[in-house]
Amino acid sequence: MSPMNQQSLNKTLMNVNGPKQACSNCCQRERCLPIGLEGPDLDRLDSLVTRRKHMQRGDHVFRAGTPFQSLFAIRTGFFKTYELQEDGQEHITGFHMAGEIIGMDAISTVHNACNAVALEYSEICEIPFPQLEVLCREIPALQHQFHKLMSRVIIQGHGIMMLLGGMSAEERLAAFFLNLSQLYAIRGYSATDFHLRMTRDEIGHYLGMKLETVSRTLAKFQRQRLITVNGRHIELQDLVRLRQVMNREEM
Amino acid sequence: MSPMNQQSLNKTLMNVNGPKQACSNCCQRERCLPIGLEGPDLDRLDSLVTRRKHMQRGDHVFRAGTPFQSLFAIRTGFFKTYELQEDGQEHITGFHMAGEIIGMDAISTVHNACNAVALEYSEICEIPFPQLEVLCREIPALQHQFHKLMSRVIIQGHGIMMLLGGMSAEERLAAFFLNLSQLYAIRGYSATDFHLRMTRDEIGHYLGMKLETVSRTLAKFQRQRLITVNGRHIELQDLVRLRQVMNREEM
DNA sequence: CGGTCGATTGAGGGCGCTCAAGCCTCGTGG
DNA sequence: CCACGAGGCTTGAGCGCCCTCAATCGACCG
Repeated sequence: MSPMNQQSLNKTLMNVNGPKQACSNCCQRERCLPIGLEGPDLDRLDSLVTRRKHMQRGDHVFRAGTPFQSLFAIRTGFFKTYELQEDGQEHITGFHMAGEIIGMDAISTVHNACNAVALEYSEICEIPFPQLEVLCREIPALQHQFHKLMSRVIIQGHGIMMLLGGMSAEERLAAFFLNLSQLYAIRGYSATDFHLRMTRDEIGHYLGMKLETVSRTLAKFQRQRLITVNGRHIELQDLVRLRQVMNREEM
Repeated sequence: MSPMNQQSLNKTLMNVNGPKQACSNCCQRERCLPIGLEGPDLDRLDSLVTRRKHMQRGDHVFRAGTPFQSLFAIRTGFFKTYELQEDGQEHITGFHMAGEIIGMDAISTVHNACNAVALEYSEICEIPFPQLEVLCREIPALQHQFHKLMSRVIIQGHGIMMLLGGMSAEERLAAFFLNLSQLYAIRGYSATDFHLRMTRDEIGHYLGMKLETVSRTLAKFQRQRLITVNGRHIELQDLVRLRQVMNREEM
């Protein structure tokens, strides 16, 4: 590594606008807003993102009720978004990984509709929304990509609705793991061997079941040699049969 | 009514581009895309909507798998959107009334992700999506309103997820009626007295329960004098207690 | 008038919840 | 260093909500 690069790397740690953290250098640029952007357009999007933050487990990106001003792109790490019901218990609306944009639900509400919290060390990029809209008016490719990302969130929601509305606990959990598997694979991690970032309770709140049921179902899967469970370390042993479980196929 | 108006009304029935059906005259303009638009901007949006269709119960607006080209604004009537699972049974992703835009989920998928079908006589406006994006680049107010509408769909999804993930059959049905009540009230209809457009089976598929459970729960609500049921005619007799049921409050 | 479709109601059973006990891993402080 | 508590996870026993299966009824229609 040249002295110059070393210098800019050090600078990155101090100044969050260092070149190492530009969109153009970001390993998420093929999953995030910049898809299809090049040269000056990419630079303009870059200049929009003035704040990149490091977050520890438990740090909140935003909380329900606070004013909505920005979207947040996940650079690295893992987040959950959740809403608190009247009776105090939380419902998790989603888990989010690198490349995803969170906060879109607040566009229509002035105030944030949900809470977003880091489940491990993470880095996020703040995207001031009014300025993003301005840029979307000037860069058609950015506009379209933004619309596609919003649309994807809607479709994701439909998927979870189908899961919650029509699947048994086993089917939900199988679908959950297969989905996680795919998300990791897309990002270049192992599709069959990963570490859960969330507790059993959080999985339960996401999938609409109690933590005991999550635990019991995991044990059953392990007995059937579908997966290996070791605390939060999960190994998917038989993707084919796991898919059969998800689709209610007899074995 | 003047002869002139009579003439244009007749023309409307023949030519779906008649002035009577322009956005500027539409009774949904305060709920739909045109919010905040005036004069020439409104006219430009109007000229984008070249096809307004009349639909009978059972007519499909679009089907899953067909190419995505347009969004559809509901002028009058009632629709459901649904997806077919692998095992053939349908899951209803939403019921939709006048002023809503359907088809946004397909923006990210090239092909339509779900089916949309009219549940009664309805009228819709087709909005070619690429041209809407062009117009959004030129009219900031339209752009923002469009983003707000997409965001609202995301939030709606979260609401249903909370319902499906954490509520009992009674709570779901109470929430369903209270939501319907509000939607009707906003549109100037009675908040306590309405006609269901969907079957018990469809309510069940939407709320994640079987039609027998829907029927039984309706009967129970009726016994408790919370509502009056007469086929598909529903009267909400006690909104306060219905809200208590939804929120799990003891009575 | 039979046929279809939607709705209601009953009987019985199973999945997942509730309540409870116990284990393990941490981090903290005596 | 170990004691201790807290939080996360597992496992068991029992029960209740909702599903399944089935019969019946009314409305509508060819």
